[in-house]
Amino acid sequence: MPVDYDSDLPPYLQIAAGLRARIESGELQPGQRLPSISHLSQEYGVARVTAVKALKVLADEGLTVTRPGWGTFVRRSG
Amino acid sequence: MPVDYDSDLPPYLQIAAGLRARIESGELQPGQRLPSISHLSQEYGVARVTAVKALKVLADEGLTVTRPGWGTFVRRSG
DNA sequence: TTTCATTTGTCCGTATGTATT
DNA sequence: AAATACATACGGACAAATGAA
Repeated sequence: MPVDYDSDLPPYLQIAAGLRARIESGELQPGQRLPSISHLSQEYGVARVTAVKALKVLADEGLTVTRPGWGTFVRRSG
Repeated sequence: MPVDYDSDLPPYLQIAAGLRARIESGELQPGQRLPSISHLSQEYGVARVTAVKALKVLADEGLTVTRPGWGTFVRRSG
């Protein structure tokens, strides 16, 4: 599902919201890896840095944990 | 010769330009192997991915042919 | 056959500078 | 001035291909 450029939400917040919903719904389980930055940027048709920002939002919220060289994971016991 | 960070050209294009000049001058002959990615990154003092990009520029131009596990070579009959 | 070093190719998170709005 | 997006670059890590021992 591509981003909606008519929306008030900037793309990186739309992507973050979509991922947050998948985590809170249980589709993405604790410990499970989120889609990679490259995957997200291709899937949503946005630049790499935009996907990076989206993941950073979730990390700042404490929903995810990122490990350099490994990926971004749904936080356990969060 | 390290890259010039004051130049308008980004490092990966500087490296590509240097290699292109060596090919067109005949210093690097058709069929001859170019310096490896690791060699270039050390010689120019840049990251690996930067050397990869430089070599990709030449390959996209049709000047070189890359073969995984073997190296990058000046294209014959190019 | 297995092991090892080398090489290309790719990916991760991160940072900086710049252009656009 | 500020927010957003993109290009470029960094170090580190891993996979796959190749050839030699």
